[in-house]
Amino acid sequence: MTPETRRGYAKGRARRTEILDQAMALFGEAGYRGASLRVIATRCGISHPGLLHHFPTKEALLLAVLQRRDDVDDAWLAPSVTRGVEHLRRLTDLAELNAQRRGIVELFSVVAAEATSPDHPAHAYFENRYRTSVANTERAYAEAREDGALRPDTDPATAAQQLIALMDGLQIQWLISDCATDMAGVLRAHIRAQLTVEF
Amino acid sequence: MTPETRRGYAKGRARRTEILDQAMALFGEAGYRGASLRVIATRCGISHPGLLHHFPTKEALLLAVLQRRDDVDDAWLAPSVTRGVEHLRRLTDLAELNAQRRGIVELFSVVAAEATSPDHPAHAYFENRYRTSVANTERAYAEAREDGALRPDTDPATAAQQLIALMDGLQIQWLISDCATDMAGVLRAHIRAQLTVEF
DNA sequence: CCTACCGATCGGTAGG
DNA sequence: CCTACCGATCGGTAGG
Repeated sequence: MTPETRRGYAKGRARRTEILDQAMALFGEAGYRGASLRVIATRCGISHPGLLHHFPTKEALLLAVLQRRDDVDDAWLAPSVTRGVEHLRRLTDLAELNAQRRGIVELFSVVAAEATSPDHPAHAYFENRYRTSVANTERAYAEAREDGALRPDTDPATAAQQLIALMDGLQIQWLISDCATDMAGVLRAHIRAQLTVEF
Repeated sequence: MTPETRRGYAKGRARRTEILDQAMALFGEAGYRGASLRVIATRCGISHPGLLHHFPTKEALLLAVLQRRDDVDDAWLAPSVTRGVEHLRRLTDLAELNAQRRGIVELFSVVAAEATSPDHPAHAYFENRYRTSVANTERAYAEAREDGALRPDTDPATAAQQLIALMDGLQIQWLISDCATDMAGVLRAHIRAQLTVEF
């Protein structure tokens, strides 16, 4: 048996990864409701019952796509190892990185808006995601204050809501303007006005 | 013929208005792709071909819904009669008003995200809407600068992108958090940090 | 992983 | 404004 014809786990894992990549792209282009399992499956070169062999329902596929992105981004942000201004810097770096990944930006912008409906399958996911994002950011601002890096009139809780909202709103403008918005630059200007240190 | 049984233009106009109201609500709840003409028609007490008598296609209905909201909001913002800091105040007042109109906030948040796809029927509409919103806001900041109300390190073009992005991002957080976000308060805090005058 | 199928629903049209 | 219908497409299942 040559490596090329080898079957089993390795092949199954590769197929799963391909499905997740194609699903991420189509959920971003068309939203969860607008995307169809048949189109995703066709892009992977399989039938749609074939896709359902790997992910039992459309909802399970969406949650798997979101979860995979979270694993990657959580590793990048690593809230346990960065603190204060350093954490804010990571957020602007993430915006810069996202400007190279239109598919991911589309996915989160479109599905987050859909998921504001309480009966959307990803509603609980995004509720939790926003709560933890704002909380982590508030902690970073509070640490910046401890380090004497924050202007005294900047409130950490308000600043955290502002920064997360700004990132989301800039993504919409960036997508609508066909990538003509400098997301990271606008974010840095906002944060610079809140700090007493170089940024 | 009593007024109650009167037919004609007045009745047609009332029916159109009812359709636009129900369409706005459902487009906001489910998005454009997720909303169906049958559900909208049923909520108006008519059949879906009956609805298509008033609006020839689903796309025409969406554009009519968006256009009606623009007429109302443009009258409120009236860029020709407010300038500088006064215009920024109007924007925060609009956020306060929107906190009483969940349907409208849902409509614009959900459909704007959908419309980032170039083939979405409202893509051109939102492209134009963002361009003019940012341009009007930039003008307001520039006027504030002329009036000596702007901190010297605040750039009008960047500040305009920030403010529009902030409004959009806060609407998503407000919807996801079930109206627990103080949109107007967070906006005012942001603007206050950019001005040299009371706000 | 496939073919073949299910019931449901879609936007839009025919004809009145 | 209605009933009745069109072809297309949906998520999911049966059975292999």
